[in-house]
Amino acid sequence: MRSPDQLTVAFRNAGLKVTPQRQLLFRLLHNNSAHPTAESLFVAASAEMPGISLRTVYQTLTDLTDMGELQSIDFGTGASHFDPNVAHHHHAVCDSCGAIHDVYVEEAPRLTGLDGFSVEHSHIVYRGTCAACA
Amino acid sequence: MRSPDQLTVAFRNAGLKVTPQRQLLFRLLHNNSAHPTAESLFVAASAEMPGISLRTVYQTLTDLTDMGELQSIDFGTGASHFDPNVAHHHHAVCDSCGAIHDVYVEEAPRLTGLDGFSVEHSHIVYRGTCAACA
DNA sequence: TTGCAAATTAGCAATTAGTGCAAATAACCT
DNA sequence: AGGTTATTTGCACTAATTGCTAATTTGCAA
Ligand SMILES: [Mn+2]
Ligand SMILES: [Mn+2]
Ligand SMILES: [Zn+2]
Ligand SMILES: [Zn+2]
Repeated sequence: MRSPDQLTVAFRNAGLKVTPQRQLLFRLLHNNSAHPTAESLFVAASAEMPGISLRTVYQTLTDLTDMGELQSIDFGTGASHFDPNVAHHHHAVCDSCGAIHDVYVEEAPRLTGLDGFSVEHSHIVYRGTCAACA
Repeated sequence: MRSPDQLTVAFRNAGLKVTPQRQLLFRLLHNNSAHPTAESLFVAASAEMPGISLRTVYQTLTDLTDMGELQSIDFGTGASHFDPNVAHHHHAVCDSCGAIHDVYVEEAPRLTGLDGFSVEHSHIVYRGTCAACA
């Protein structure tokens, strides 16, 4: 995801307006590697801007995702997680504390034995126990 | 997942009762490689046993999962998918028709660069277009 | 076989995550 | 500064799943 300043420009160029709510979320998401949920962002945003609505958080997350600034990932934990890192990468999820870490591997194994399936994308999820929990 | 007959024994051994509803689901799941959802199983079950309740389908799926006969997988499609193949394997999901295929790869890439994270399990999801849809 | 305790079913309420809608408000172009 | 258009917000609503419980069924035991 680009910086708050760059997003400000990008939003205006797209005919979207730049509100204090959106600027706050730009800041909360920029360089955020925690893979937050809408709810956790809502809590963080509410601390700085009491009264911001959860609906607005969802709306802005959808906008950013549609613009390709954010990716939404479902780890089967109930809620979707949002990731400002839109480069191709994988994830390690701690079964104990729920922490999600970015993982870079050279290449996912080639798909064999499924004749005719053309792979467009692959995502590896590692599960186990993180260093802090061990 | 074991055969309906073996499951019948296993359920009784576990102090669980074997009802017609459960036997039907044993049959519908045995050798089922479609990765069905609770809802799709409910539809299939209803065809053979009108009046069976969705609640019972969920309950039996939970029981089978708890017993390790089934695994529940979330592909981010809204509903959980159930897989009677509990061997370690991966999946290819068609973005066009939603079909889910089993995939066997020699080994997922070792996790490097995350010091101290001990991997217990890894799951690769390939997304793309299946042969039938191409 | 029959009886009975314990488990199951099924219906409905409740929950969680997220979306649809519309009135009030705010951004920003001129 | 004014007006058009987008945004915010609250609330109702959906989808998937779980909680609760009365009525029913299973399966051991007499
Ligand atoms: Mn990530
Ligand atoms: Mn499978
Ligand atoms: Zn941890
Ligand atoms: Zn397909």
